[in-house]
Amino acid sequence: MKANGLNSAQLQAVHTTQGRVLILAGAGSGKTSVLTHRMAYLLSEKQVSPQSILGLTFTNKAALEMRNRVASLVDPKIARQLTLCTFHSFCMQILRKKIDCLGYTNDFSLYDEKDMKRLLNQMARMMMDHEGELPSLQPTFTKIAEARMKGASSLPKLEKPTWHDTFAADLYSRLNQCMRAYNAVDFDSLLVLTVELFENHPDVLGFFQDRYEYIMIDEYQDTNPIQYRLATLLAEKHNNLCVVGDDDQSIYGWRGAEIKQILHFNSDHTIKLEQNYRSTPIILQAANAVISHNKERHPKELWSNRSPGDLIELFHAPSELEEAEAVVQRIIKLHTEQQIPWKDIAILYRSNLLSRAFETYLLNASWPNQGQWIRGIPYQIFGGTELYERSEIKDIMAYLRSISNPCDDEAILRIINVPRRGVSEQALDKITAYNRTNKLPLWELLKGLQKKDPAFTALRDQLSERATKGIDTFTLLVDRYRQAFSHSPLHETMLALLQEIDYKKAIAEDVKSEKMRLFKWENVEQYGDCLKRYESENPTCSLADFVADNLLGENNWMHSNRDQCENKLNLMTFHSAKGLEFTACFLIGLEETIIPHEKSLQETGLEEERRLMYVGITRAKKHLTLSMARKRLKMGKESETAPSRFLFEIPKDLIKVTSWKSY
DNA sequence: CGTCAGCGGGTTTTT
DNA sequence: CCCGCTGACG
Repeated sequence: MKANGLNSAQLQAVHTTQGRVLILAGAGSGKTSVLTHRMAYLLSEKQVSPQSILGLTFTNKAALEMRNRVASLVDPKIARQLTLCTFHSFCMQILRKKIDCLGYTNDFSLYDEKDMKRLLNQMARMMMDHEGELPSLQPTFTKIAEARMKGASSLPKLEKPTWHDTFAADLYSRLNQCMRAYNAVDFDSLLVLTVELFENHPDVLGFFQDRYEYIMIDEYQDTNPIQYRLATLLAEKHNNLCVVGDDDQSIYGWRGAEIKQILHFNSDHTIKLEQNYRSTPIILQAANAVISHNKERHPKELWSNRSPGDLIELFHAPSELEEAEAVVQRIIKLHTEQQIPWKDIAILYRSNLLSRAFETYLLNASWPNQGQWIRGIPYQIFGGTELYERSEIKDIMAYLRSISNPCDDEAILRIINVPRRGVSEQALDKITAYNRTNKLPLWELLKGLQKKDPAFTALRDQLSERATKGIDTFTLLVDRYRQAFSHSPLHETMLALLQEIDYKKAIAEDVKSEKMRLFKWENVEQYGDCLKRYESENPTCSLADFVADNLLGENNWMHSNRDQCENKLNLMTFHSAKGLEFTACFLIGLEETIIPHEKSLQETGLEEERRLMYVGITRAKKHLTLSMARKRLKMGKESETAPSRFLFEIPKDLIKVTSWKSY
């Protein structure tokens, strides 16, 4: 980045180690450099032990990158001893050891959003079945999601609660009971429970407070109140808390992040990094101009000492098809005339829907290469489903969860009939209805049925022959594999399990197309390989660790290829582009109702949309092209569009308006 | 018990 | 338009 180390603001940020430090790091201002140099400085100049430093990030990618960069500055052996991980995996590590203080057991399951949604749906259905009429659950789910993000233990009591309010409050309290009964935790409660642990067990908190003399938080603009609470608790003793972030890039408000935390951080020292090493001054001026319309921000202005660079290109295509054509033709031109590799070019958009037109066009576009015409441009779309989000993998994970955590009813319910064992939805309803009065863990009940325990004859009589047989097969299977997994290598045992349940056949019965079957089975095999590697890298790990780490993204080899390693054109949302940079960026679909999105037109929502636009603009190093279409298909219907209001916030003299077909 | 059609709903997604 | 879920049939 810089030939000779750091600029003066960056050095100041590195050397200000004591007290509460706020580093406002503008886009492309060398934030990661500063953080890593700061750690290296503490280690080598201040003789701080690596055990005493805690670095918290939002993504594994960021944590990994930081560790590697620290390793290039100091002895890699020392870099390895830093605690440098995501908030979630930090909490996971603590809870795996200490969650028993809170009435869970250490083999607790981790639920992702889909698991939670399934569970909520299930519970809501059970609660409503007297009433008959099914009102939409969406408002209820929204309320609950908000409460979870805030870590509230119950929903607020309102003066005049609507039916939804009462229902949501009831559902929420039951959900919390249920999670406890299932010995399960979700992403948000990983953080909430850790705070609870610290607040109720001063000895545990004291241990960590003593240990971490220096705490650093990356992407501070994206922290939520629970994360703030966690950091505050940890830093209480030594009071060396350094937070780094950019309020102008706070784009996860809808996920519970609170920009006011970085706006009102009570700091002893505030350092602004405004020199930008990424983009041309023209691009920076546009970015500055747009973001200056926001009120909720620390005043900042990015600058660069490079030469001004090209004007920003703007064009208006008649329709989305022509917009795609125009963008792709310009990309081909950049690639062939300026030798910009595909991987250094990105198409960015507000919403995933917008990638469609481009995909079809990219498949058919022809481009010249060494005197030949080649059909199709290599591209990759970011933000596809991860391996562990696919239903076939979730099935396997549910098996592993049922085995490692006997209370995990959610997991049992998911796979008790996968592959088909004749345990129908109806049979399960009978069981849960029966269990409503008894409140036994599902596993105990199934086990009782299987053992022909007289206490359950009444229930057993209600079930079909087929169902009881299926249940018996299932419980015996799980019992056997609990044994097997605790004695033998995990990977081999999992293969045996897959073999025994004949999951390949289960896929075949479930999926029509041959291609899809193959794809799904390949995923399952890949998951098997993941376990093999995981096991060899963490010899003492448990099954529960493996499954939870899948969800936490701890195993970077689980991610297919979300990195820019291959030479492919990149397509992604503004959100996914945060933190990345490209020589050339095309921001498409810059229209009202898309960006700003129609659902975010209230003032605070609007400012976040503007920040999103700002993030998009600041991804570009040299070339920035903005585009829109006059007509666009909207939910099947064609409608007229209007240019995004943000375009009018860019000074005219920075823009060159072109005709869409002038390529 | 499993399949298919009809319907409602449809930003963004670090973990 | 395209998806996922629900509910009525075979």
